[in-house]
Amino acid sequence: MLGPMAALEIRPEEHAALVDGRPLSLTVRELRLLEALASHPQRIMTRSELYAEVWGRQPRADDRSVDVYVSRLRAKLGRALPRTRLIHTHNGIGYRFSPDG
Amino acid sequence: MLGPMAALEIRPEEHAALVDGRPLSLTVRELRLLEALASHPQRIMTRSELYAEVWGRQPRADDRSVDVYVSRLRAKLGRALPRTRLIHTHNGIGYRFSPDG
DNA sequence: TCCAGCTGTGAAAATCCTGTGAAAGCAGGG
DNA sequence: CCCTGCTTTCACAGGATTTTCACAGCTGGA
Repeated sequence: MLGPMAALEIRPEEHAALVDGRPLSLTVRELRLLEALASHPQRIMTRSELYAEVWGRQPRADDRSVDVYVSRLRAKLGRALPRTRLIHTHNGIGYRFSPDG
Repeated sequence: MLGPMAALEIRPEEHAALVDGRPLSLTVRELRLLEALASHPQRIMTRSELYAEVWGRQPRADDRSVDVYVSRLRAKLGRALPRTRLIHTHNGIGYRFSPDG
């Protein structure tokens, strides 16, 4: 039973992220980034940490892949969950996932 | 469940200052200033001391950066912890951090 | 082969941070 | 009260960082 705040559900073993029971159309990278973020709720994660979890290696010094995928994720999450911001930017550090927006 | 005295938690290694488990949106400078203040609780610190700890060098003679950032910090702390004043002014000297308001 | 979608990169556009000067506000002494 | 000096806050410009777009290479299926 989901509360009103728990609209997003992630099922890694099913390769799916659901909003109100409906799967989002996420690519593999997008889903794995979302998993990485959501598995450490309220924790500020650096780009290196996120990159390491998703790509399995250290990023180039000036790599911006994480930013680009965060942007793509936000676009899809934003369409499914308007007026809810789940991924927060921490300038100069990285990103943070907050389950309740 | 946190007691009323344990509302603010600082985790330098995670680049975070938490109130009730939720990170404040502090900039890097703001967080470092808070760390500098909080690492010497109840001690009156001069602007020079604070500036040296945060900026890593001596301030200009008439530098007011510390005051400005204290003001910004207070604004964000005040929103997260109303009716609690953690940073106290000591006129003509500097500032003092008091963990219990 | 052709097509559609995924991926990573460079770079432009948008946004945020930082430090400064200055105005406004406050505190204490006399 | 009234000064005076100190503190607080605002506004802004320059710089730094993030967000977004466009594209080229790649892959897998039709």
